[in-house]
Amino acid sequence: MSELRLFNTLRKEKQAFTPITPNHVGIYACGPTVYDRIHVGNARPLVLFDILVRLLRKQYKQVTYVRNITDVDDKINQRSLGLKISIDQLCKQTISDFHDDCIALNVATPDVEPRATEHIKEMLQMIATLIQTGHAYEAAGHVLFSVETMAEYGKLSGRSMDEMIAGARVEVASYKKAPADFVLWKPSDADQPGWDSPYGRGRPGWHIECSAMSAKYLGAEFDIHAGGLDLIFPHHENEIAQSCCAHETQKMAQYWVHNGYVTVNGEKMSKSTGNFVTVKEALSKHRGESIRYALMAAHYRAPLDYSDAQVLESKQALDRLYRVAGEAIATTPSAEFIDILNDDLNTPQALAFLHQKTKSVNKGTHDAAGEIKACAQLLGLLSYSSQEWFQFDDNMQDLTIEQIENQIEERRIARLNKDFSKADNIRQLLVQQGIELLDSADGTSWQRK
RNA sequence: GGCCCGGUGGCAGAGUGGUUAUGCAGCGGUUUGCAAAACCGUGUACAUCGGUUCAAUUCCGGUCCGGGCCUCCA
Repeated sequence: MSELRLFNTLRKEKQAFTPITPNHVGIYACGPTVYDRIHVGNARPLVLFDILVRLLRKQYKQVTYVRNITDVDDKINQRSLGLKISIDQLCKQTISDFHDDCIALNVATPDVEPRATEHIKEMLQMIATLIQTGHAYEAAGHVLFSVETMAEYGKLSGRSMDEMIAGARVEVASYKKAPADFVLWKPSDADQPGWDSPYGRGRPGWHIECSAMSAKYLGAEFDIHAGGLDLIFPHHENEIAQSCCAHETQKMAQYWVHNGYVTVNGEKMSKSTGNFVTVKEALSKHRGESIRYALMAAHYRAPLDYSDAQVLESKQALDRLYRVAGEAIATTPSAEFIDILNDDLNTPQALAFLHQKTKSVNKGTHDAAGEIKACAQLLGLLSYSSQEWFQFDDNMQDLTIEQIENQIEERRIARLNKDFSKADNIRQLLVQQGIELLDSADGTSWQRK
C-alpha cells in the first residue's frame, strides 16, 4: 500500500504525508458561519474532508478532526436584525439545520466542533501575546495585526506585499499603520455582541478564532489545515501570520489542503451573488447519497458544476453499485482502492474502480461485492441496503407496500394463466404510480422509479 | 491593473511521452411473454499555433477562450 500524498498549497505540489506525531494526525477544517443554511458549495469541503478523515482513520491509529463553528460575525448580527430574532436563537437554529444537512449527506461528526464564542478567552490571550511581542497594535479601539512584522506574509497565497497594495480594492482605514494590516479585535456598540477586554468591550476579528481554537485542540503546529480555495486569502494567510507570530513557530499547519469551487453554469456558487442552491433544496429533489456522490465525482481541486442532471446521473451510477453490492456484507477496502485515494484523494478514479469491479461481478469473473461495499463505504456511499435504497421514498405514499404486493400477486396469477394483457395492465398501472416491477426467475420484486 | 487556474469524445470526468479510463446517453446484438437488469460489439476525444522528441493529448513557448483571487465567501 502506498503512502498518502496531498497537494500542499504551501508548496504548490503533491507531497508525501508524514504526521508530526507518528500515528496521530491532527486536522482542522474551517466550518460554517452560522447565519443561514449552507449551500451545495459549502457542502463540498464537508464531504471531501470527511472522506479524507475516513481515509486517515484507516491508516493512522488516532486522528483528531476539528471543525469549527463561527458564531460571532457581522453577517450573523445583520441577519438576526433582519429576522427580528436573537443572535442566540439564530445560531441555535442554524447549527441545528447544519447538523441535519450533515447527517443527510452522511458527513461524520468531527471529534471537536468548537464554537468561537466559547473561545474568546483564548483569542484574547493570543492577542495579548501578539501585542507584547510587537506583532499587533492598538488603534482607535481596534487591535490590528502588523503585517510588516511577519517576514513570510503572503507565502501561502503566493503574493507579495507590493502586489497586494498595488491591487488593493479595499478602502484603507485611517488608523491602520499599513494597508494590509487586519483586525484582531474590534469595538462593539451597545447593541452588538461584545466581550470585555483590555481594549474595551468588543468582538474578535474573523481570523483569530481559527488560530486560537486550532492551537487549543491540535497544538501550535499541526498536520493538516483544510478549507475552500476562497479561504486562502486572506483568511488562511492571516491565520498563519497570527499563529506563527504568537507561537514563534515556522509553520502553523504542515499541509494546507484546499478544495475547488462548486459552480452553477460555470460560475462560482456564492451566497452574496445569489447564485446558489441550498443543501436543503437539493435534498428536496435528491437523495443525500446521490448529492454526496455528485460532490466527489470530480477531483477535489477541480471546479465542479452543480446541476440536477448531474445528481440524477450520480443516482444512476449508485443504482448500478447497489444492484451488485447493496446486500453484500462489507469486507475490507482493497489496497488498490486505498492507493487510488492516497494519491491526493482521487475520488473520480476511486469511483471508476468501483464500476470496474461492478462489471467484473456482473460478468461473474470475481466475487467482489463485499469489497465494493467496503470501498464505497470508505467514501461514505452504499450506506443503505438495496431494499432501503430502491424502495424508500420520502414524499410518498399513495400506495402501501401491502397494496403493491397484492398487485404483484394478482399479476403472478394472471401470468400463470397466460393472461399477459392483464399482467401488462397491472405493470402499467403501477408504473403510473412510480412503481416499477422487476421480473426474475425467483419471482417479481419492485422498486420506486 | 496585478496574480492564479483550467480548456479531453454528445454530456460528465480521470489519466498518460508510444497500449481500453469510468459513468450517462446513442447505435447494433444476446437475453427476455412484457418491462428492466446484465453482457457483447460500436466512438479515429484530447482548444489553437509553433518548438523539443524516433514519438506529444501528455513537456516547453505564443495565441484564443473560460473561470477565479486581490473585499465577505467553502
